[in-house]
Amino acid sequence: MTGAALNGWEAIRDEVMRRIRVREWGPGATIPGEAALAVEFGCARATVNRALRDLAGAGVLERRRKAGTRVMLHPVRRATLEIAVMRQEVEARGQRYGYALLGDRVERVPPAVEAALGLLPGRTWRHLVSVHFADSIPFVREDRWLNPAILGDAAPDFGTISANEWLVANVPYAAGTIAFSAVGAGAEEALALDVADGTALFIVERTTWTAEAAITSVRLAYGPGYRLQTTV
Amino acid sequence: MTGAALNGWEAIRDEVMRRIRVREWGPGATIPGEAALAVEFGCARATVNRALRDLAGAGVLERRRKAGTRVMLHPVRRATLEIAVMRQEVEARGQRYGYALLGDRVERVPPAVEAALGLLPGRTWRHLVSVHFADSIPFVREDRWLNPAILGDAAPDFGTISANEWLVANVPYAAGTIAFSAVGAGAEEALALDVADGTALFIVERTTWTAEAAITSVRLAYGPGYRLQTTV
DNA sequence: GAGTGGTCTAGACCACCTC
DNA sequence: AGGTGGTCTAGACCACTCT
Repeated sequence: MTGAALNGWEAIRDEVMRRIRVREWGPGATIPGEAALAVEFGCARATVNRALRDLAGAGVLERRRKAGTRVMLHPVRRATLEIAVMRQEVEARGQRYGYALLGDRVERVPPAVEAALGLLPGRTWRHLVSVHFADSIPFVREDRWLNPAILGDAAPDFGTISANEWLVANVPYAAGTIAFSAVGAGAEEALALDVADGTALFIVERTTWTAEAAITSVRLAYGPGYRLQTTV
Repeated sequence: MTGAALNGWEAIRDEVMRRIRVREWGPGATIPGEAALAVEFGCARATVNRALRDLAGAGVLERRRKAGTRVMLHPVRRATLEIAVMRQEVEARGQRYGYALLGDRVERVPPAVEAALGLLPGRTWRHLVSVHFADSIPFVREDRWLNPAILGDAAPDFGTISANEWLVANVPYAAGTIAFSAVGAGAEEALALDVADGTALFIVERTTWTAEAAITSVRLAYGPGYRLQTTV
């Protein structure tokens, strides 16, 4: 109808997006198949596929074989967070990074951590407590449980290098879960971060596994004023 | 060398991932070009491209024309958060959703919100304050500033439908920023959520624009115990 | 069973960037 | 200037799932 062929899969993605926005294809509607769109846009089906797959990944479209491609009823926003190493996070803010180890003992894993890691009861793991500084100000208190098995023969000095960095360098690309919440500072956290008891802290809890075994569970308590920001 | 051709781009992605994990290709190293890998894996270059592009999107590889493909020095973790409509979030927890409008006035936009939205000083916007309930328990207090221009002729009754849902249905697919933090409950928040002053609250601040204009800025204060969870 | 998206191929051209 | 990834094509087969 309209005429000119679109150039490149991004142009096709934008055109599809436009039609959704102006309700030419309303929420829940099934849009034409890839073959039909390829004809209309004057391109190969693979190019249409690339564009639609991108929009599906963004949560705008829902695609199912045989059923076709539909506009999502409730457009789900997907925000991507980039989780960097603590040192990078501090230095990216233009501040000097510092690190101190507060505790390093082999202890029985508490039930709450056992549950998060899916461990059998009664294991003893390495328990590390440390503080990360930004310009000499406490930035994060880190409370980590570490599977001693993954250390193997290596004997890193966690007084010098943070477990965070050692893990990234030696056990990279592991999978896991991550959770964000807010809690009032407990006694230990208040002490480590130099704030009053009950101060609202931003909490990040991460648990990671390799295919074979649980690796670590860590609770990061960020000092007051911390914001985790991204674009949608 | 090894022999058997790999089947499918996911198998290739996994094989590349394996070589990175076992340090066959260490951090910062340049891996063979697409053409070479296509020969080795016994597939078309496009298939290798698909696999490598996926890993680049995951933050494992870095790709530049002419320079080639390199293993990222610091593997950046990318976590994807799905931001749903409040009603869905509550109902997904198996609880009954409720909503109450506490305030609805046209007021001068405060400086902090002006800054977040990039507005010129002195505008008057719609200011909506509401509470979302889960099983009759206050779940979130919502404090929203809304550009009156985008309402147009529409006159939604924000006493019945939350601004959240109205916006998703009528001004979908806008871009914006999102930030997470933790603060102690102020007087208004404590009252709305039925908690003590200073209770640690999980805060989500979102600001959204269309290509043409700023739409809305909202601050969501979640009640105690809220966790935002995802996988990496 | 049939129609849809998912993927692969072999070849080609191009944009970009490093050398 | 040349090599690399980025993309497109035309065709094909496959996997899934709705009817």
